[in-house]
Amino acid sequence: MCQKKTFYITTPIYYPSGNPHIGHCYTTVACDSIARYKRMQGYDVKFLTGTDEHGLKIEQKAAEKGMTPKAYVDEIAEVFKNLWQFMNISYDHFIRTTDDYHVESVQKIFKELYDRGYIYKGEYSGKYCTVCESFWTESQLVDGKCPECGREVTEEKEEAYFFKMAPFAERIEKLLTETDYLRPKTRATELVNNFIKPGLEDLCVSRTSFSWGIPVSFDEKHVVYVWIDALSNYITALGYKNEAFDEYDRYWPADVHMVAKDIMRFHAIIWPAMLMALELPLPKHLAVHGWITFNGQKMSKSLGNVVDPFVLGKRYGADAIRYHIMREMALGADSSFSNEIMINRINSDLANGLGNLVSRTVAMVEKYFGGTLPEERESGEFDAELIAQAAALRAAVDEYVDKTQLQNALIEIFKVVSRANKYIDETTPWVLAKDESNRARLATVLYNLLDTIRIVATLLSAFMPETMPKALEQIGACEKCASYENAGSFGVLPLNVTVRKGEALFPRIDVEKEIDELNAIFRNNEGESEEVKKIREELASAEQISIEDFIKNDIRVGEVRACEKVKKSKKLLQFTVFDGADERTIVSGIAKFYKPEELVGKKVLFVSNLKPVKLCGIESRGMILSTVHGEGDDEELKLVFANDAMPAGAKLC
RNA sequence: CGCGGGAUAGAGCAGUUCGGUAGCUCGUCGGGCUCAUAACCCGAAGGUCGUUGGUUCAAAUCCUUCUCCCGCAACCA
Repeated sequence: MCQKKTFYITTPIYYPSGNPHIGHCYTTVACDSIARYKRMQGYDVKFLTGTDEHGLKIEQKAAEKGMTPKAYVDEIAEVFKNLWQFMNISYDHFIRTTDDYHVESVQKIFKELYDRGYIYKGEYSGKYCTVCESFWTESQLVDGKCPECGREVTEEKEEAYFFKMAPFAERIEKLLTETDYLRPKTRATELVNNFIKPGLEDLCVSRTSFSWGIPVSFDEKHVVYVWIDALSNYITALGYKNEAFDEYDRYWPADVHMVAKDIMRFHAIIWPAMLMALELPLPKHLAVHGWITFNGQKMSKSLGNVVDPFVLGKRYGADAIRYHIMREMALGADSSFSNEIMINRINSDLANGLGNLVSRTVAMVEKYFGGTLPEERESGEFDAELIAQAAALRAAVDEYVDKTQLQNALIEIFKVVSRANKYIDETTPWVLAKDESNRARLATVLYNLLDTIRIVATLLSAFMPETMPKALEQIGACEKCASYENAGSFGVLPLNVTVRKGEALFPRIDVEKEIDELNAIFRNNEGESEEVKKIREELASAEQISIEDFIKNDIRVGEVRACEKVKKSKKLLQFTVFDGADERTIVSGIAKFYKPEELVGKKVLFVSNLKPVKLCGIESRGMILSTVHGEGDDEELKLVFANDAMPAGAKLC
């Protein structure tokens, strides 16, 4: 028996510092669809996902909640798993970096890299700021001084392990520019210019400043830092350097690593370097996709954005959500998401296009033939074109799936759906049905439609695993008829096929009504309670301070005498503030929220005794107070203005 | 002058490699049909292809000026 060809695909391991969102869904759903498609094609597929559970941030989050880091990540890993179950994610393996086998492998990998001479114990060479208690790399320094406080840095040493990047620079550049490892390749130039040409700096791969991580086996005060810990999950999950699994030889190298653009760099540069150092084969493709953005313009404000995948999935079905995010997202580019876009997409493609096609076809077979087609046939005009398109579909979809262009695969499939709807108008079955002598022709028309649906639904079953089996059942396709094998040819359903009408596959959604309801949910229930919950958590976790602590802040009224944008920075405004005695310069990152001219003459509150810092080369002496709400694109910020009756220099008490 | 990407119909995008009738989806308007989930099919309106100058018989496409947007890097005391 010849061995099945293997296919290994991975999502990144997600960082469980918060609950999963629709962005996580995109990567995972895309990988799932590819995995299902490859399985259907007969590949021996391994689909890996998981969580990246170490690091300082997790340690802190857990501490805030009064939990151990392990208990905290246990909880969130469960939330991820639940979501994946809900979205019908068919992963074969869920790796957690806290799993024993992973820990064991990472320690061995670290040791091996050390033994091979690629990891060395080093130290930061003279970039320690005693005031800030921080180390800085050469490139972080501003004018050779501490980027935080602008003071001199000293030649301090702190022990750390480093990974040599330089030996691999040339090979990595070739990998990016001369192979199709990186998809889309357009980003290769950016990576090469930004990171490789200036010279790759050695990578710090251990930390002593926190303890929630994998200890370095031969030097226990060090903890393995994220790179080696997280990236190596792709091979430890296969049993590389551990006994828990024995699949390394079978599946490595990976066929596709899919990642969002924010972690492209690590997968495009560091991961290949690690593998080169270990003398392991490189993965075949790195598919980089953009982010789902929440169309921050006019629409979102009036329409709101409900993006909790659970909420959406419950209303429209997991498949509709899966379809929407894959259809809307192109490889590489960002795509905006809003409830309106999503509902329109579901309506036009799934309800009006595919769902309605199945519904009208099945209804006609029932109405005209009592559910079972007679075997007589009579071909006619328009048949050839439909059949040709349907028969050619599988090859086109194959190609796009292999290129990880799922959007295009779906577009191809839905072209055939459109063609079928048009075919109905061309052949007018309801006219044929009026004359008994057209019986054979009518049967042929309906058969062609059913068999087209068979091909479409079979290929789509990788993308919409819940609904497509229902469609196939409705058209009377047996399991064998609905195989990938048969999706490549036309005329597979039995001549006397029997259909079974069922419920609408994708009910049409009333756009306005639905958006109103989503907004109501967002504002009144889920959205607001989440928000309140978050505030409550933050309030509860805020550390108590004494009045002595508080009055360490010297907060005063300042009059804004001048204000301008800092050149070369998008976020910074430079203020000249009169503090009651002198004018001082304060730099503040609020350019996104205020125009400089509107602030001149205003009285603001500022912290006067904050250590001066240099921002973009300008010394800032103090901090202007403002209030902030929300995160990311929804972030709102307002300055705290002082009562105009008070003069500059007045003190807050 | 840090690096890179982008600006094409009301919206979202393709077309630019290699110059030759400006296209797709949604939306709008009109018509057709009645099997179907008020779905489907046909047609129309709507674009000086961001700006300036150039090359050419001919420029969305090649060269050039400028403007604006978005990523990365830097940065939010």
